[in-house]
Amino acid sequence: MPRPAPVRDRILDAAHELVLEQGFSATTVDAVLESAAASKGAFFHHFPTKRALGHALVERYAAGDRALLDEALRDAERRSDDPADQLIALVSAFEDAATDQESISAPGCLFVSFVYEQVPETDETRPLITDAIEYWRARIADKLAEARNAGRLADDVDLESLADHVFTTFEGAFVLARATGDPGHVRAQLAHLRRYLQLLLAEPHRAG
Amino acid sequence: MPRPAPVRDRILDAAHELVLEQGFSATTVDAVLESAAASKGAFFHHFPTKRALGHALVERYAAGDRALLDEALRDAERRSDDPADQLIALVSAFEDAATDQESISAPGCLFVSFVYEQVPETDETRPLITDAIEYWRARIADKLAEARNAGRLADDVDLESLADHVFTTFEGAFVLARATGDPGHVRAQLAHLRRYLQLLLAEPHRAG
DNA sequence: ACTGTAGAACCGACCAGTCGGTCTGTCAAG
DNA sequence: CTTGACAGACCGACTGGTCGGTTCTACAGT
Repeated sequence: MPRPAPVRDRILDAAHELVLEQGFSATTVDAVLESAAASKGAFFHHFPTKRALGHALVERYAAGDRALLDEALRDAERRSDDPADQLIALVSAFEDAATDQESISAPGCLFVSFVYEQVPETDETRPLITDAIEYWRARIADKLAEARNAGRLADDVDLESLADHVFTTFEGAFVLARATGDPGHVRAQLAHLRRYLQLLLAEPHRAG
Repeated sequence: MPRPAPVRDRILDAAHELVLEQGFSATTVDAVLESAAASKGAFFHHFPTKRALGHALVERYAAGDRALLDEALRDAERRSDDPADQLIALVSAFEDAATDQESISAPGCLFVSFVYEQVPETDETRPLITDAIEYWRARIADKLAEARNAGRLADDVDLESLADHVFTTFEGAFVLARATGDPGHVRAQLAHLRRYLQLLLAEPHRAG
């Protein structure tokens, strides 16, 4: 059971914060080391290159992202048996979580830092991000499909793009919050997402 | 007399493309110069520093952004007198525009490149972005207020955050499209925004 | 029409500092 | 004595920025 050295985690934590704030390219290895109180030797002992750090960073973030969704879905499923209600509860939970994090001045998603910085060397990291997106799409689309089977969703609504709409609203809200410096926007934007879902899932429809 | 495009514009065009693709920090002055077929002397003749280029870039982009919204709003106003219908037409027009641009493999908003790369030297550029966002908010909120006065929008809907929701959906859709490499997502996500607005503006409500 | 000229536009070799990455070494544990 | 986990001086390529010099252009005087 090889316990991971704390240094590696300190480096990842420091890098996460810096990359989220200034982007990957603008984040120098030296800055990470200073923030993590680590040495250059330690860094290149744990990561062969800087971009390996980026990869590990996204890997860890994607895993946490999945775990977050899984847990939130479990909570929602515990609260109700109706898939439509579960989805509403899911978004509500995220609204509350966003409120809790309003102390952070610059919320944001690490994925975007890499998605908007596509230097050729980051290519190997992209699949991690697309997989994470597809995971959200799949899990939410499943719920939507259940809701449709229960006659709660009209036939002309595209399930997958609606599932993606959750991710979309999150990311857009982060951009808005970061640009304006007001983290409160995240909650307000998620509230609109919830309202949209409530409107779509409101009344029973005829299942095709 | 087809005079070749002025060097300053060539530099801005090249920089725009490179920054959108790889981010600002990762874009070197030399790379811009090569892409623009310009010399270092020319560059620093027109821009005192690299970050002045970034500022000019965002300035130009914000102006184009405003112009785009103004034109789209004018078109929508020409088509209908009803503010609710105008908003729907506005989003529809953006859906069509997104379809036209689906050849571009990496759509995106230049604002995000800077919003997610907040090195301290970029501080002077932030106001340009927040102004652009506020412009969208103001113009759309006006339409929403008109719609409300016409009894087309329930009282418990917050006008400003709903206006921001247009920006939010745009930005989120860009992130989704870039991450997956599929520009078609932009149209699909905007369609959900339109549907949401249609649901909110569907039936007459009692004006408070 | 010709010329002188001021200043803007432009050129590219060069510089100083920075960055990712390497290398030699230390040291504790087994 | 070996091995894994670090420490930090050092390196060379690269980066933003400078500088002296060369066109290009608009325009006044003749």
